[in-house]
Amino acid sequence: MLQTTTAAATRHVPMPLPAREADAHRETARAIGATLELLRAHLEPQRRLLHAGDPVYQAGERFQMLHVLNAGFVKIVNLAADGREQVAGLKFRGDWIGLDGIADGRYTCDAIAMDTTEVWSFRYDALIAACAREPALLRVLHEAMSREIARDRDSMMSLCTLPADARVAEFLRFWVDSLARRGLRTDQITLRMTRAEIGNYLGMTLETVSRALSKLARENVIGFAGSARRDILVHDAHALAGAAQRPLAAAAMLQ
Amino acid sequence: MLQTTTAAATRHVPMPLPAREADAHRETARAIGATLELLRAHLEPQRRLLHAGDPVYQAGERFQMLHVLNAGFVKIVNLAADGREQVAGLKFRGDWIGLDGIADGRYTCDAIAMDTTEVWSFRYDALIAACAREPALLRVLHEAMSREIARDRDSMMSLCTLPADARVAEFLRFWVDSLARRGLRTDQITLRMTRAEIGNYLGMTLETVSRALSKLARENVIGFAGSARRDILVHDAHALAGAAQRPLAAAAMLQ
DNA sequence: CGTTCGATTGAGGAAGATCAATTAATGTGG
DNA sequence: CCACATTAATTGATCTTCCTCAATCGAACG
Repeated sequence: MLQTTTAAATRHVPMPLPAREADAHRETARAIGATLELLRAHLEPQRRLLHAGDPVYQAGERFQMLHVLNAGFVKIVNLAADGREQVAGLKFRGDWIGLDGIADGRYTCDAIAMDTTEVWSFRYDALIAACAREPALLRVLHEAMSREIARDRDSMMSLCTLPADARVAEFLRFWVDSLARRGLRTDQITLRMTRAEIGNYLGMTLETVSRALSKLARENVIGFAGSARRDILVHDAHALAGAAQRPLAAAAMLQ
Repeated sequence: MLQTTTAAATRHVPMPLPAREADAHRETARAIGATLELLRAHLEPQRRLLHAGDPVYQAGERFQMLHVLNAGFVKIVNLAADGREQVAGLKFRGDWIGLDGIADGRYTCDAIAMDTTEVWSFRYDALIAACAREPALLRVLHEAMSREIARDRDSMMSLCTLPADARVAEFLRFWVDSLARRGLRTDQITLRMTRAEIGNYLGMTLETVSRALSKLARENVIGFAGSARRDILVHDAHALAGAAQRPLAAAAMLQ
């Protein structure tokens, strides 16, 4: 089997109290602001305003630019040669997009705005040149790439080890957390994806997403605002995190 | 089901010419050699020889070094706070590991040798300093990170859109392709993972992996060498790719 | 030479997919 | 402003895939 004990023990930090959590959120917001400021100071970002459905870039397009979101939401859509496609990531303010294009000089996925969105774009070569003058720029770029790698692994783990209900809860938790870190309101969130898109992202059908959301609402973890059921009331973010891990807790009970 | 027809159909899909494919493989092998040479020329890699089961690094450990495989095989094992763990990646000669640690100054996963393995390790700060003197170094680093991001997305897509049998075929195809690109033999490969580990990596149980392999053997796409069924004979790598996409072809037929 | 571990295979069950019907919301053209 | 078409979401019924549980077998190892 896989050896679990040592690393799990050493890795984990003392309990994150709510205050701690709020600190972490403030710190993230500060870091995002600082990064954007740094970029603005050393490069001339080309600013673009996009509307829901507009592509930032598309798969196959020649890679020249990297992009950072200054506002809005973007989905990353991966497509296979045979036509399968999947929402492979969600991006928020401060996130970098287009990093996948560096390797082969072409973007390997679509990046689509999910709402009114402002992106700052830089030529990759100009960025590298600027990094030579300002090492802090290189640090933030590497941090962004590193974070994306770590994040993708966590997504894979959710897909592989959590049952459908928990994946939906985890998805909401991630969305809420992403908003909180950017200082946006989280008591009521607007999902900018259809049930079908959420299902595609989470590896399940739209019916399963719908049932999972209904169940969370029945358990009063979330609620629906308005009759268009895209606006979701998050009564208790911690309950969401709990719902995401409930099946694990249940499994542990049986030991 | 309708195997015989679809299998035959997928087999004669107009493949990128074998010659093309061989070119791509040679190019990859050349690039890996060049990267290792570049690293050796500009840094003093600390070489380490590891044996199966030895960690290159572990989750939670302080990040200081990046590592490149010069020989052998490494698995990346991600672990969640609640104890879930998953094989999240497989690494071969020329691959970089530890990139996930840059963001927060700590590794977020374990990297474990799956066989006798030689890793070259560099201090991250020394590497960055060297990049300033030699831009080609920065290029290969960025390319490695970019490739990993793109690759992880493809893995996610396999997990989400392919049924179990196809995921196993795709896993073997990936392994064979990785070996081919490094100039290693691919007619017979030794899986360095138990069925349980493969299943963990692919998001299924060990029994499902076993059944999928048996089925591929029954269809003569693969064979078993020796009675310890870890050595696998790959009769036709293209047939493997076909098996990975068969379910899609079948679905398209029904339209 | 027994013990343990990994792999295979079968039988039964459960999670989630598929199919289908209904409702609500949104948009369109008259 | 209203009939009408279209799209999204919900919910139920059924079916399939894959998981769970269990038995067996071979190989490796002390």
